[in-house]
Amino acid sequence: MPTVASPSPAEDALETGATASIVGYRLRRAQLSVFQKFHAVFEELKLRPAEYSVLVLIADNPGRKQTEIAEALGIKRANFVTLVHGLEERGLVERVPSANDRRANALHLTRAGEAFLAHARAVHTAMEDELVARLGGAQARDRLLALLDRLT
Amino acid sequence: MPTVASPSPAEDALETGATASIVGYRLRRAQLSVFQKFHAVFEELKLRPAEYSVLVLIADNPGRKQTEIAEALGIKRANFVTLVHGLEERGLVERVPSANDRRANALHLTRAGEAFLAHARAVHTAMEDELVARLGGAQARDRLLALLDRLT
DNA sequence: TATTGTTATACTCTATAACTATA
DNA sequence: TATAGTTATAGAGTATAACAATA
Repeated sequence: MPTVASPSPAEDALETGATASIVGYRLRRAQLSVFQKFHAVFEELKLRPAEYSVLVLIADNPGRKQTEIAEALGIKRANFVTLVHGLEERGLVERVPSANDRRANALHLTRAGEAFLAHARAVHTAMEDELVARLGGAQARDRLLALLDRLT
Repeated sequence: MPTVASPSPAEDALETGATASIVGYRLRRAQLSVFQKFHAVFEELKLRPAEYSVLVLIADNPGRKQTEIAEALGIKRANFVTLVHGLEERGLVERVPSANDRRANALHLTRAGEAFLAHARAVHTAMEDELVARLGGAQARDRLLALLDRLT
């Protein structure tokens, strides 16, 4: 008697035990899964994860310069230029030349940007609620975030 | 009296509370951090995360065809070609034409590949042990993996 | 007809160097 | 000299389409 029971066809599965126990590997798979969900949900809004985080950070820190926002999100300032440019072209973000430092651009949301973000935040909250439910509740979410913190 | 105490210079930090509570965002930062560590540790072995997982999977499932290994790791078979080709050129992997299906290549590690992987596994175990210690022990690691499973 | 490995190709994300205008 | 924003560019990683050989 080889195993307890294997009723289904089952083909012949691969031995994946060694990879399955790797923290980095499992972390990557979970992150890809969550981001795929994000892309599916935000397809209608044409908004990528990085763009959403930029809008949120500008809304919560109006008037900061590009370098500050970029650095806080781990985005190189060279790559941040294109990202902000796209948001500006869509009328969501304004680059206002700074009064005291004429090298810097102060970032603000436009009226349209604030309305758009309000909608995006609602969509995101619904997605996040679903994730938290899958995790088993708010406490489970907090335990996950605490564990992730130790890896960062 | 504005706040309880803020002795250090502190510049003026950004408000990041909204992004900090996003599961996907924290997941991505943690994954990037772990992968950066991987790259640093495996620089001397010239081995990327995907290549390491391929070697492990071939070692644990010798004789399987490319498509099977690629699919198990979520790698498109078109992209898998280049990856395996690199490992073959380094003398770590063999592509043996399958006896029963002449379309397929059966994958095996070479002698050199097995020796190399033994070393890589040791290096990886050391890295993993350090991660587990940071998490707070094996139980904490298992709790993390269980939570990540629910997101995948 | 379907599958295996392959090539070609394109798109995103990320990283570095170098320029300008200001400080 | 150093910093802010910018441009150009190159390298990964990933995605699809199409082909030849074989099933």
